[in-house]
Amino acid sequence: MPKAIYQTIYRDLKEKIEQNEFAYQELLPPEHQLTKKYDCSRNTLRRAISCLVTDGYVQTMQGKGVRNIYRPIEQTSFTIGEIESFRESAKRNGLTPRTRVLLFVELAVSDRQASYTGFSPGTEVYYIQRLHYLDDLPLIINHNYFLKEAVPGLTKEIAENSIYDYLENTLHMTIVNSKRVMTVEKITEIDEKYLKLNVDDYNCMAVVSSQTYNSDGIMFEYTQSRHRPDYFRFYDNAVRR
Amino acid sequence: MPKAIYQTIYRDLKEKIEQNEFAYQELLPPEHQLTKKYDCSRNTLRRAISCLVTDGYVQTMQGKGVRNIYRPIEQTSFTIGEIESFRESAKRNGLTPRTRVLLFVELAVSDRQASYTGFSPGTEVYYIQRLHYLDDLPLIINHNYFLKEAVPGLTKEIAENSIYDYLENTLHMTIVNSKRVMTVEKITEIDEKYLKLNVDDYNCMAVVSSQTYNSDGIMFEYTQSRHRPDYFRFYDNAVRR
DNA sequence: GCCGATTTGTCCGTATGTATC
DNA sequence: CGATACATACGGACAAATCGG
Repeated sequence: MPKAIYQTIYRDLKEKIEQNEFAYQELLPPEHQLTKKYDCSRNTLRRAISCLVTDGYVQTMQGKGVRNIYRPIEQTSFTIGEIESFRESAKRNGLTPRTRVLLFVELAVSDRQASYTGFSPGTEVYYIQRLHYLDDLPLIINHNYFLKEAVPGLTKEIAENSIYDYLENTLHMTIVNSKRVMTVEKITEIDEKYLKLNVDDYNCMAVVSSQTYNSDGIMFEYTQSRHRPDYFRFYDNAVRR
Repeated sequence: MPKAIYQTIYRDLKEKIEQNEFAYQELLPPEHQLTKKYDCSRNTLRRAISCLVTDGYVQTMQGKGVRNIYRPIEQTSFTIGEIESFRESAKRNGLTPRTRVLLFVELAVSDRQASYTGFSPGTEVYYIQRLHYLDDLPLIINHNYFLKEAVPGLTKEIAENSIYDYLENTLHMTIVNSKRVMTVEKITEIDEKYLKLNVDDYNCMAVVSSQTYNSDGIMFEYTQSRHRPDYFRFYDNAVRR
């Protein structure tokens, strides 16, 4: 898949850093050495480095060099600051995912739903409620709204497996970006029931609302993810510009 | 401050988008037109556009154009996915910030503190507890650990105002990036006392832990921010690469 | 379906500026 | 001061995707 040269270099360097080929705080070889090694132009190499900066893996310092500031994240994390489906996250952490579909309906977006989903009122969508388990522990309840026009042929069976797998491999849709808002909200009766939460223990939970766009610039999904608070971790790296 | 051409273009386009010079879903003028308008090379313009993509303002589509996908965010938000000090966020939202220093001490990092701060045991730091108000409402308790070596001369008086203002304008330090983890945790007695929270209402809160690096690639700050759950909102835009 | 025009994506080489050592 | 290293910018070439005729 990584056709572009800069992406190949980016992945190679990323892997090397993850496998501790450079110590924490150590400088990477200077640009001119790496351009020789990868037999590419300076621009191309710099583009790869720039991706690593965005990931929080390295820090560039004018006149000094490129410093490795990567630290492995804890094992327990399964929700991180990238676009990744539930199954992908699970797999990456060596855990067994399971998905139960609680509700699968088709509906037209109401005025109230329009106000928080970002879809126009009347838009035809699939509305799906799903419960995600990790190693048989119910962790997340997802409320998905998929634009019917952009995601035709969605079924309950697909929803039980990976919707993203269907989108990318069957419909050949490309997911481009996702705007997310994280908040903390009171748990509802539904949360309590399905996530087996005890109000005396935790009475609120982490909620991630996201609007996702495909390569046509169309928002095809609105999702509200409600996470068990004791298992929720969200990673992020912010870069000052 | 925006000396670089690409940054000037980036800010100009960003402002135009925020002020609705382009409708949601509308295409921006093609590259060759914009390079003429800004009298710059194609690469420079593309760099500016790329920043807007990272911000989630636009979406580029090969063969089609650059689509505006910007939507204004709600007023209530004061915590977003950028590096921004408390006072900066407050100002941006037209609110009055106030800071109360609860504790200001110098200490050597213990083994236990080392495990979550990322500082080595024995490192000399300032440990500061601060309570942040917005329009006289206590919203956030911060536990700051500043590397003494990198932030010399910190005082309680500075902590009562803006530490970041001191870092940038007096010490001339440049903040580069910040790795953050968001979690949901039980509220403690300290939280309850200072944020005037009622356990029957909310018994947990949003916690943002961050490690911040300066332009020397040195982690000079670890901070745990504990947010009143009902006022916490965290924005993020993820881009698939 | 083909073809050409348009538009963005990738890559290169080079020049100059700026910060560090 | 010179050498080294990253930052910015330009211009050109070709590839890939899209769209209209």
